[in-house]
Amino acid sequence: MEYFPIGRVAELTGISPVTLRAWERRYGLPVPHRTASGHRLFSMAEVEQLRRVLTLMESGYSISRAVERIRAEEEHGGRFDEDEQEYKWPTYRQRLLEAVDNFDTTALDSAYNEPLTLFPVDLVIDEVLLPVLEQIGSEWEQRDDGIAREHFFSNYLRNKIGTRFNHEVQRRHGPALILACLPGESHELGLMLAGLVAAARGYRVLYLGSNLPLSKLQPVATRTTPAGIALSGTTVEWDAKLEKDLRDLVPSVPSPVYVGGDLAENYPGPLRAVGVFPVGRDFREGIERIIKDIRQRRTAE
Amino acid sequence: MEYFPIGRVAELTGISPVTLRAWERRYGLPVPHRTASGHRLFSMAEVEQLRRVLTLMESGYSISRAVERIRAEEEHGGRFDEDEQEYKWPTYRQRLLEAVDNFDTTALDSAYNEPLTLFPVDLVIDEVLLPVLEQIGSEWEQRDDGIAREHFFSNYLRNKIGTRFNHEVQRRHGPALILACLPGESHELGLMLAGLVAAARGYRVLYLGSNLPLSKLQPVATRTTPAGIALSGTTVEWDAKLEKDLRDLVPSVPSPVYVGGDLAENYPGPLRAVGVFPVGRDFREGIERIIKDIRQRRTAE
DNA sequence: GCATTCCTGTACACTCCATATACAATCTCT
DNA sequence: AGAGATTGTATATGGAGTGTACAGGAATGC
Repeated sequence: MEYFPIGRVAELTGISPVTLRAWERRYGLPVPHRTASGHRLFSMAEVEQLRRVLTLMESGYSISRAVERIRAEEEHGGRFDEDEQEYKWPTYRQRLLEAVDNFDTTALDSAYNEPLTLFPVDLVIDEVLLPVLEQIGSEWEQRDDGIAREHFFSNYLRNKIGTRFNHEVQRRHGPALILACLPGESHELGLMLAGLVAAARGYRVLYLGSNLPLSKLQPVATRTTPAGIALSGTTVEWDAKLEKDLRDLVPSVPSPVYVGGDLAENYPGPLRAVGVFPVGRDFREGIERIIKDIRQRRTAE
Repeated sequence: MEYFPIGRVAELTGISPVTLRAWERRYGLPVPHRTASGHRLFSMAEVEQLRRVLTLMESGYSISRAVERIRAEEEHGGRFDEDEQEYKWPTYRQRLLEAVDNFDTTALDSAYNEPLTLFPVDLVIDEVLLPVLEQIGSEWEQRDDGIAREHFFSNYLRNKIGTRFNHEVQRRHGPALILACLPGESHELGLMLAGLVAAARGYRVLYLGSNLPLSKLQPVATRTTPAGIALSGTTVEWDAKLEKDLRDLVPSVPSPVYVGGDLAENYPGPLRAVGVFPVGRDFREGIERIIKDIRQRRTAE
């Protein structure tokens, strides 16, 4: 079992040692072991716990309330031991896959809900939903029902995520963010997830989905003057048409244009050349980078 | 359960903390919980209530009136004067359209929610949502932001309907019904609404959405042996490819194939010729006909 | 051995929130 | 039009929440 001194934990979490001590004193949140001489030794689990606090705080919780919430989760039997966790994820994935194989919505529903009652959404998305989606996506041409499986699952997920979307509180103020798929892109899930994160961070998300010609973004952007325009492309390829469309788009809108997904991963150079910011493949990383960039522009002004 | 401190509520609603406190003092409208130290903690329901106040105020009510009104609504179960109703539908439609024009999700949300708190979904769908959708759809080429408007609204609606979809209990038993768009069709809303009705009638809905090649339906149908396969087409045109695809599909699956939407309205003859049942343009009428037909087949067996 | 890291405890700064009262602008009603 | 109610906001004062700084001392590690 690994232990970390307070300074290392500070590095790992970005929380200063002083603050960590204050938290322990005031909220007793992580009460780490001590050496015989009194130095704190944090376990990995405690670091995870701190990370969880951070994500809660990102989504608007104050520390005290975040601590309360974590306490409640522990109470509710929700928190996890490290080793149990590792063992469970494949099981969840397996059950999801089976449900999809049988096109069984009921089974799908319970396989989806169970991990969510135990773990926070972010974790479930990363450990269960995305891997399954990826696997199903990768098998789509090897099986005769591949495409149907993929449609079935992604429509299901889309509804589920849409529900969360509605639940995410709408803000009247706060910067707007336009989200849309690149033309020809039909995989919306990453984009929706990114939207979810952005909404949780206080952005007014303006979700336009797929099949919107890029030229049509201009009127929307001039009317709403968003803080950014985020486009997603995973199956689309870089070609002359796309290049021209983007090159036309950038100067016509008053906001920076970001592109995420495989396209951003594979063609960062050409994207930059037309004035677009590539932000990587992963939706979470992508949206983080966008938020950071927007924040920088803000302060730069 | 989630709670928000007063500052956050101010952000969420656009009402200043001072005013919020004044309202509580003067009208006792939201009387939020308090922490041990006396800080207010607003529940989500209270935030909703505040939003309702805002929408009332937007339509001319003063606060005191708005509060009275909300009190009255709570009193007798949110009922309305019957005669006001007729007059209200255009107003709701108008407000929805305005919200879409401004790409204002918050306004959209209140314009969407308000009629739903007063009238049953079916009515709201028929009187408000579909007319607005139709109007936006019909204007898509006359305005430069037409397509964007349409995307914005239909993605919003899709999430909302998706939520209801999830809510509709999934049944393990009961006949299955496969729903999908015809190839090239990207308008899913009618199909989703049809799915909603079918689910409410006890069908196990297997929703596959758009962009599924018809040939890929065969493996799904043989695995699940649904009571019917319902396809939707509103913008697609009848052509040789579609004719061939359908002609191939019908004998390959163990279930009757139905087609709804404009395509069914405009080409009932050719559809019948390839063994498909056209069920009309309107989603509600369509799903009724499908259910009726399935029932007849059942009893015929 | 000496720089670094960590310990405890107290204090401070800055923000957010609470109550209470006052005030000015607007509405309402006679 | 003018009295009175309505309503958003301003001010004053104090407490709560939270990050950080500082002092004096001990442990750690090369």
